[in-house]
Amino acid sequence: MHILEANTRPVIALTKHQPSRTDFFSRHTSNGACRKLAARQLIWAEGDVRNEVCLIRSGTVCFYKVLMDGRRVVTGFAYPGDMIGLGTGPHQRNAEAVQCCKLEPMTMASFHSAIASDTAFSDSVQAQSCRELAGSYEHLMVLTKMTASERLAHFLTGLSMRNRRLGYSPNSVLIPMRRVDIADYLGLTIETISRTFTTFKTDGLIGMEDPCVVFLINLERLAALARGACDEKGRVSVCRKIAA
Amino acid sequence: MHILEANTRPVIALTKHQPSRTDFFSRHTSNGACRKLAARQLIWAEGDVRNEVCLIRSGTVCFYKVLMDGRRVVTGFAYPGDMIGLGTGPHQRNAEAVQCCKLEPMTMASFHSAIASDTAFSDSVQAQSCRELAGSYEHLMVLTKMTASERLAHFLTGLSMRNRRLGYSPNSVLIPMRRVDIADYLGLTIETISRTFTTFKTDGLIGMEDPCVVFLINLERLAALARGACDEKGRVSVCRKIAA
DNA sequence: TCCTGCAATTGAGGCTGATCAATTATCCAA
DNA sequence: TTGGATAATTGATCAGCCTCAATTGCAGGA
Repeated sequence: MHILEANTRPVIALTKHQPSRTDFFSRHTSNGACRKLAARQLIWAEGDVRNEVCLIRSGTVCFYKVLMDGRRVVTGFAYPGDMIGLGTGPHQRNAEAVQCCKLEPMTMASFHSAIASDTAFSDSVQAQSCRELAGSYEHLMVLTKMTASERLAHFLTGLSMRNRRLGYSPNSVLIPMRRVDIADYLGLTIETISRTFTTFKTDGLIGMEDPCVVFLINLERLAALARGACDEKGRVSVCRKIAA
Repeated sequence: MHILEANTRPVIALTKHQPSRTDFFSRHTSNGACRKLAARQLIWAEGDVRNEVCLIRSGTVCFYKVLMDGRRVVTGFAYPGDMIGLGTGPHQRNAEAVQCCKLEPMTMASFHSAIASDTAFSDSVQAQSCRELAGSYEHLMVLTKMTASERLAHFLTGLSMRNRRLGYSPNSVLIPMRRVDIADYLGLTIETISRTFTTFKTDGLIGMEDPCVVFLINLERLAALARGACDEKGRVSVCRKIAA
C-alpha cells in the first residue's frame, strides 16, 4: 500500500489485492481510466458546478473552506477507495490534492444511471454519505470539546483504525498531509501540533523518525485520550470527572 | 409569528399567512394532524430507528450528541417550516424540543412515495439537505477559527437573516433556547456567552431587556464581526490583517 | 557550490476563554 | 409566604493555546 515518493511524502494507494474495493465503481466508468494530479493541485473550488464524481485510486484529498481574511478550515480528508464529489448543487468546499493523486472520474450522467440501475453501487454511495455525515458530527465534537492532545490523539487513532479496517497494521500510520493541514483540520496552529507530537513522543505514546511516519507505541492510551477519557499522563482528567 | 408563553420563553410559530410554506408537506400527511411536545422533551435519540419525518409548525428543536463523560455538543437547531428527520439509517443525534413544539409527522412510507411522485416536495427536501450540509461546514468554520464575539455575532445575525427571509424585521431576534444550548452550540461556556452578551450591550451593538429578546442595534457591525472582518470595537483586527 | 523557499521544530510571553464561586431573579409547589 | 430548583449574571483567577520570533533541515534552481 505504501510507496515513498521522491518528495518524501508517503503516497497511499490501493493495491491490486483489493479489486473488490473499486469494482463497484469502475463498472460504470470508461475502463477505469485515471486522471493524475500533482501535489497541491486544486481539484475543484467552492461554488464550482458539480460535474463528476471521482474514486480516489491513490493519494490523499483535502477539503477546505477559506474565510475572506485568509483563515482556512479543513473540513475533511479523503483516501484511496473513497468517492469524492457526492452531493447535489454546486460544490460546497474546495478540494485539493494533498500529494500526487490518481482519480478515476465518472460523469454525473453515468453516476445517476448507475445509482438507478446498480443496487451495489447505490448502497456504496449511501454508505459513504452516512459515514461522512456521522464523521462531520464527530468532528464537531472534537472541535468544540477536546483539548489539543485529545484532538491529535483522535486524528492519529482515526488513521490507525482505517489501517485496521483495510487489513494493515494499526500500530503505525503514514501522515501524507502537512502540519498546516492537520492544524486547520483540528482547529489548532502548526506550533501546537508540533509541540503535541513532541510531548506524545517524550511520553512514550508514539515514535517518530520523520514527520510523515508515526509509530503508535501505546495505542490504548491514545485511544483513551481520543475518547476524552484521560489526559496525556494516563490519569483520568479532573474536569472530565466532574462533568460525568 | 411571535407568541409569548407563560414560561417567558418566546415560542416561534408559522402564521396562517404563510400557507405556501407548509402545503408542500401537508399534502402527504393525515390532514396536517400535529403532535404536541412539552419543553425539553426528547423527540428521538441517537441510534433510534428513523421512522418518520416531521415538519415543525411551531417551537424550536435542538440536535445534540453527548460524550461518555457527559460533555454535550449541540450540532444545530431547527425552526418552524424546517423538516427534521431527513437522512438514512438510524438517527445520528438526539433531537429535543427546546420549548413546547407542534410537529406534523409523516411516515417514511409516505415520505418515500412523496419523493417519488411530487417534484415540488423532493425539491424542497433536496434544498433543505443542501442548506444543512452547507450549514455544517459553516459551523465547522465558526468553531475552529472564530473568537467568542465572532461566534455569538454569527449566531445572532443568523437568526436575524432568518427573520429577513421570512419577511420579519431583521433588527430584533427572539432567543428561544437557553444559554447552555447556545454555549454547547458555539463551543463556549454559559459564562462566556453571558459576558459576551454584556459587552455587546455596553458597546451598543445590541439591546436586551430580558435574556430572550435581543435588539440588533448595529446590525452592520455585528455582520462584519460574524464574517470575521473586525473586532468588537469596530477596528479591523490585527491578527486578521496579517493572515489576509 | 550557494542561495532561496518551504516545512517543521522550539522557545518566550501574552491573551482569550475556562473554571470556580457567589449573587440575583423567576417560577412553582408546599 | 416560604423554600427549592432553575437560569442568568458577574467577579477573580488560572491555564491552555496562540502569537511572535528564531533556528534547523531539506529540496530544487541558478
